[in-house]
Amino acid sequence: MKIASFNINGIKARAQALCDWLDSAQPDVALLQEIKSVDEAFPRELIEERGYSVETHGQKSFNGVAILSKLPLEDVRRGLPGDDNDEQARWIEATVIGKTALRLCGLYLPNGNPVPGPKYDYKLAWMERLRARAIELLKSEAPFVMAGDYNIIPQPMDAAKPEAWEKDALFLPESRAAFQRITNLGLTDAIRARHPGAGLYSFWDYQAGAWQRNNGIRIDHLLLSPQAADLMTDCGIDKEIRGYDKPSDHVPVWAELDL
DNA sequence: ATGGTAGTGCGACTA
Repeated sequence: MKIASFNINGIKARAQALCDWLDSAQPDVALLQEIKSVDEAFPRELIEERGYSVETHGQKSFNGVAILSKLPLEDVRRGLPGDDNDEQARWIEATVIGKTALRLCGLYLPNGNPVPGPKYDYKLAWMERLRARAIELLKSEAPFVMAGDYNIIPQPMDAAKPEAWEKDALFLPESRAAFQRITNLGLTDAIRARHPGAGLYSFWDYQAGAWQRNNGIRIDHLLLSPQAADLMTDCGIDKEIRGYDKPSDHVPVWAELDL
């Protein structure tokens, strides 16, 4: 089962590029972030005619996540537990049924800039809720994947110019420590585990020729539970589509699991 | 310190 995560930065502007990628990459499951659309406006027919079922958790203009799956989805839940007043659409869960069941969590973690400020406080609080959800899921001892745009550069090797991010919410020590507290629960960063070297990125800013200069960062991650990590046979980053027409500023990251 | 680009949706915010 091929599971991908892709921050598309707006479904309206990305419908063509998304469909082209689905047709060529053929993921069984795609977890999307920043659909920037309400559920009713999401072009689900475009996706369904390619054999995917579609579950969205959208909002107007900002954020928004979705799950596309060629295999049946069950028990869909929207919203990260832990704050009833949080109205931002950043979390969706479902169980996909392959040879065995796999719990999918698609997430769009808050950016957190500027620092300091309420947006950074929200980011750190959201990460603590994410950690609590991971602890809950680990109790079941069933395989799960938490994948999406984490807005976290885990290590200096995950940025072409780490010095440029020193005061940024994506790279501050407190942000990286919060991410590490989550992985330290026993979750595997799929790309880091299988491709241990530097220079793998998932995001290149639209500005200042970042793509042309390969000034990238790795902020889109697939975190695998122990039972899911045991099933991983391959993983990668579809870097080339950043150079295609009307690209997102992110590219897909994916993992193949034997189930 | 600023501005550089892009998306949504038509002003201003987010990234």
